[in-house]
Amino acid sequence: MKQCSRSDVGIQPLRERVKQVTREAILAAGEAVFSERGFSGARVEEIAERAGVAVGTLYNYFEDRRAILDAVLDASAHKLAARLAEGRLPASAGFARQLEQFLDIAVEEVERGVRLYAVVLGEELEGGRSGLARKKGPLMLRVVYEAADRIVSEAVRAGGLRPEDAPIYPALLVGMLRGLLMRQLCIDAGQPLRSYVGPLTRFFLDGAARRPA
Amino acid sequence: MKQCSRSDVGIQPLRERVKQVTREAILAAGEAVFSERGFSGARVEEIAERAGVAVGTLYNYFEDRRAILDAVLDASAHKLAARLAEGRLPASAGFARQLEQFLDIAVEEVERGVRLYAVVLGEELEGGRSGLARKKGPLMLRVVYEAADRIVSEAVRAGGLRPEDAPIYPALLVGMLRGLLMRQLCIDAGQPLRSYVGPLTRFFLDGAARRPA
Amino acid sequence: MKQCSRSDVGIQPLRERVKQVTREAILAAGEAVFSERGFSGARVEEIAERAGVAVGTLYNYFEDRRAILDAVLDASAHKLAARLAEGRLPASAGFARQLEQFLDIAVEEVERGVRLYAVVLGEELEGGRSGLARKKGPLMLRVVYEAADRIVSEAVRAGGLRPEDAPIYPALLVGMLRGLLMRQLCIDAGQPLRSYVGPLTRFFLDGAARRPA
Amino acid sequence: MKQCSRSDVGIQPLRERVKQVTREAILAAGEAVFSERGFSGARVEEIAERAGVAVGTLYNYFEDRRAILDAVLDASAHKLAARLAEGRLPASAGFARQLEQFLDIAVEEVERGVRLYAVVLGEELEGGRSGLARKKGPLMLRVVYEAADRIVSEAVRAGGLRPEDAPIYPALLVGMLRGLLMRQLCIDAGQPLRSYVGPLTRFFLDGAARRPA
DNA sequence: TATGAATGAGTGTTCATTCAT
DNA sequence: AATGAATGAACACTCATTCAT
Repeated sequence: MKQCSRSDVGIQPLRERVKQVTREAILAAGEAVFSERGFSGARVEEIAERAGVAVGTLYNYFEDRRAILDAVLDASAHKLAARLAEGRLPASAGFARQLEQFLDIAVEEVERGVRLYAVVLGEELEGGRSGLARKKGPLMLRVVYEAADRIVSEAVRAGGLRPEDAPIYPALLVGMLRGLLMRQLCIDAGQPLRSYVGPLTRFFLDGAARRPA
Repeated sequence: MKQCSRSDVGIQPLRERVKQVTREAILAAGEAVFSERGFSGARVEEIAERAGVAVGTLYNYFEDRRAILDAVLDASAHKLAARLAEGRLPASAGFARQLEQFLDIAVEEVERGVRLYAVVLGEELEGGRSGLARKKGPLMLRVVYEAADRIVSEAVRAGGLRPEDAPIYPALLVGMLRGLLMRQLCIDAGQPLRSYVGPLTRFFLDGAARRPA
Repeated sequence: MKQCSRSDVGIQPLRERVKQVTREAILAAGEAVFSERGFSGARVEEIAERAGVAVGTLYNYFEDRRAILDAVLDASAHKLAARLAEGRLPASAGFARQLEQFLDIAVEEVERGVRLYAVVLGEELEGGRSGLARKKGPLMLRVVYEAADRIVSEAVRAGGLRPEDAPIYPALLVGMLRGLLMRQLCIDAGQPLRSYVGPLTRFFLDGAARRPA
Repeated sequence: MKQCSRSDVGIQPLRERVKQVTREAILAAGEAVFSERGFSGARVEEIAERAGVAVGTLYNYFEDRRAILDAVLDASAHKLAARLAEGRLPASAGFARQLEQFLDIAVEEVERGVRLYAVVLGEELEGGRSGLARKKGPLMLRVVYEAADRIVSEAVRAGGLRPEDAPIYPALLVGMLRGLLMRQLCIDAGQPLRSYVGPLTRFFLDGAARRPA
């Protein structure tokens, strides 16, 4: 039925590539709209519009609106994981530098995508009427936790950190980051988050107590 | 605020009290429903049902659904403020004890009302389609921040804390709390939050670094 | 809260009566629209329009579109049952007269409501994607069958009809009616159905009547 | 209808045959799906799937979804007509045997294809929003009517049947068949339809037969 | 000619808000 | 002031049809 000439290898992949592009356009539009409006405020029509496709097309790629959010979160989490993995410094760099690097990346990612992050943590925690997607929100969180855990564990093993509270260090780190973010958003939008990376590292290592010289 | 002429004592106040009771019933129902369903999932009909009034009655007390949420958050924030104020220890008790007390209360409040808290931070951050109530969410946050700030500032002045990072201490404290909460909810529901108050205090004061004996 | 004066007995019933009227308006509109368009062609908007209510109102009275059809069919079946019951002649009138009477009523009812009848038998038989309402269609049918069965059984007992085929007499009667109806609708819309009542009775009797040896 | 020049014999006919096969696959799939789902429930995608072609292909063979139904009904009617014609017994066999034969075939056909039959009578009668195909449904009916009419007319002319009611005999016959079918489907799924052919013939004959004084 | 992704009008249903009683 | 039925705008989702490849 079809000529299986050389061009064939180029033909099918073309459709596939087009589909891939479309899918990505939808995801990008979805990320934007969910970020701006939250889940319940995001109308499929707007997502379609921004993606440059018809509403029906969305449903050729995703089961329903929720599935788009899931996919968006999935993609974000994977991107974040990759970012953290590739930026990781070797233990030989020292824990402080590793931590700073981690915080730098995390801050950067968190600034991009706060809203989406809020959607995840807010709407997901809600549970909503539908218990759906109670897995995707955490994925992103888990990614950060695990990255934090890796460098923390290493440092604990190397003897640089007190081991007693080690299990909660990742939670504390991520929590502090989020605390700073919330502060910036709700209380005082003073300086950029990244300017706090230094103090945060110092605080993490040494605490707040003034020590006698 | 109200004229309390003698003849009113028994009459007007009765009506007032009835109204007050109704209002509180609505707020209680609202808190419950918003907590369970999130903002967008909360149907006025359910709020009315739980409050034991007709839907129309809600609108005699509040402008719209949003206003109920605002009032609920307001009330929660005020309750929290009162709780923190009355539980506050004098500086003479020492910073560590003050901090522990603060964390105890905060933990307790946070455990009661996580969902509502999530609604605040999630849905509120969203902004939603209507930019409404972008002020109420933070109120609760600000209450905690200010309480934290009071004891922290005191300690800084007293020389117990390093002053360089003082402005972010409240954010870090609240953030860490939330970090532990998220950890419990999404990662590992191990022990009750309150068991972390001790480690948290220690961490805050001394950091994570193992110090040479 | 309310004065329980005499007027009270008139007040609550008023609302009830209004609701009843509304409900009936919806049913009437539903019957009309389902008859004209069939189930799948019936848009709720049109039903609402014809009933003189808003779309939302339909949903205050019925679960969904299907439930309206169910209620319509139910009402029709009950009306038909009542009609057949009240028109029933005593055995003393003789089987032929009883049968004629039955056919007269059945023909009349069938002419009113053919389309609805078609909806029932057509759409219901389909089974459709949703197995819903597989009970309502038959109800109407059963009503006719049972009415036919009553007079037939009586006549069998009285010795006027051959008993061998008695179990299928109701089905044959109803089937023949429908056959005539279909003929009129699809083949030849000649004379009114009622003109066939006489021939039909004769046909049935001479076929089923036990003949003297 | 087709040019069959020698050179075409091997070439054009091939294409033609392929097209024919495809067309028949679509019709078969259409019959199945329409039978199972009814007209409105039948999705073109499913028809295409079952036919083993792409949706677009359907539209190369048929104007639209409706046209597929029309063609399916047409084919069914023609098949039925052929079946009835080839099974027809000569008058010399006697009317009773002719009638039984007719009923046997009709029963068999009706059992195969009840659902489709229901679609025809139900959905078609509806008229639907679009007055389309108000002709196809009856075709099938007319086929049966005409077959019945042929043997009945013959018998009337031969003096075996009372002529007064002759015009409605076909309708009564077909109606009774359908009555039994409905009984089996909705009331009591007792015995197979074919077991009623005998009683039905007897009933018809003893009713319609002119009896010797 | 076959394909199957894109299209977008159409529709059932929800639910915050209103208002007559 | 309380009620709760009526309202109707809004919206997710479907699916017959089209058309570029």
